[in-house]
Amino acid sequence: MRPAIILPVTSWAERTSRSLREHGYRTGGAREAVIELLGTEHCCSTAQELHDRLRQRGRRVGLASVYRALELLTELGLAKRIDVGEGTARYEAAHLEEHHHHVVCDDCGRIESFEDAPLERAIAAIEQRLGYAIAMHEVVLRGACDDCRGATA
Amino acid sequence: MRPAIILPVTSWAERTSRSLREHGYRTGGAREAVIELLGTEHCCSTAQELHDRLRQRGRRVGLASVYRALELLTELGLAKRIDVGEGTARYEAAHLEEHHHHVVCDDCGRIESFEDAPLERAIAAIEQRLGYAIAMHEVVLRGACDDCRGATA
DNA sequence: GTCAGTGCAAAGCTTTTGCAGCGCG
DNA sequence: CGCGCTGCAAAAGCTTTGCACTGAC
Repeated sequence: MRPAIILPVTSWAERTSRSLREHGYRTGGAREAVIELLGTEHCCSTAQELHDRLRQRGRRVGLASVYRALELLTELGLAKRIDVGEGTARYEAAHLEEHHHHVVCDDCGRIESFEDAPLERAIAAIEQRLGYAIAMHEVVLRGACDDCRGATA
Repeated sequence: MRPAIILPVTSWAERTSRSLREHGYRTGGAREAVIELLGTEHCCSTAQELHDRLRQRGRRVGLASVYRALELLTELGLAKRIDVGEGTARYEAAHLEEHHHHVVCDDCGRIESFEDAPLERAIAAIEQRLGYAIAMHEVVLRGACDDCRGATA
């Protein structure tokens, strides 16, 4: 029998929670609930969406606490703040294994993610060239998705 | 010897103004003042900044009119709305001859622009690949600029 | 003369801040 | 058993909307 492939045992939520504990932050409250939820999300969400989803699950959390948790996670690099041009910030877990960007449909507002190695290489080269110590980058494409392209006149 | 490059005789402001007239919009009011100012700006500005600059020049314009002008120009593709993650939208003229992106310093907030052909090629390739009719794209790099990198601990 | 365009004020959003109480460590 | 974290409410931005009036066509 073959030995099992060793997958990362810890999820993003577990790692994040542990990281906070190690930084001296307390656990057990609203922040933990936000982390747990964020770890299960498939795409970037707004603070309001996260708040609503937590309430639906019966977890009574203040919207301000959601914002405070997201601010902290973003500061520590554990989550990413994304701005796709709606005038509302979106947030998602900063997974170690994965790095992606977003496409937004201007008609229906749908947001999808994509990965692209050549794009990352081009950005890495720019970072070399500019006199900046680049900490992060964000690419947003906007247009009409397949569905809307067919449907629209 | 290379033939001289033919430069556009008309400025962005002139072209934009004419384009609006051709679309049946009236001229002469606050919108014209916004267009004229936007045509002279070197980097993307917020609605508030444009409003302040107009007032400084003695042009009494309502902030709402600045927003309305920017909304219209953006809709018609004559200006671009840019979101560098400050929570405030920025706008700039959509020049025909030039296409650039932005680097933001997280420390001092300075915003600079850069052009990069390989980056554009990578994005063009992605557009082919995804099932989207991409109308526009935006790249924002964030980090510490030369000055702040030296100054910060 | 009409009615698009405008300035002002008020409303609508998202996000931040103040504060008293609760509960983790 | 202190003080970090929380929920609520209020405040602080940015942006949009309502409305009466002005001026371009």
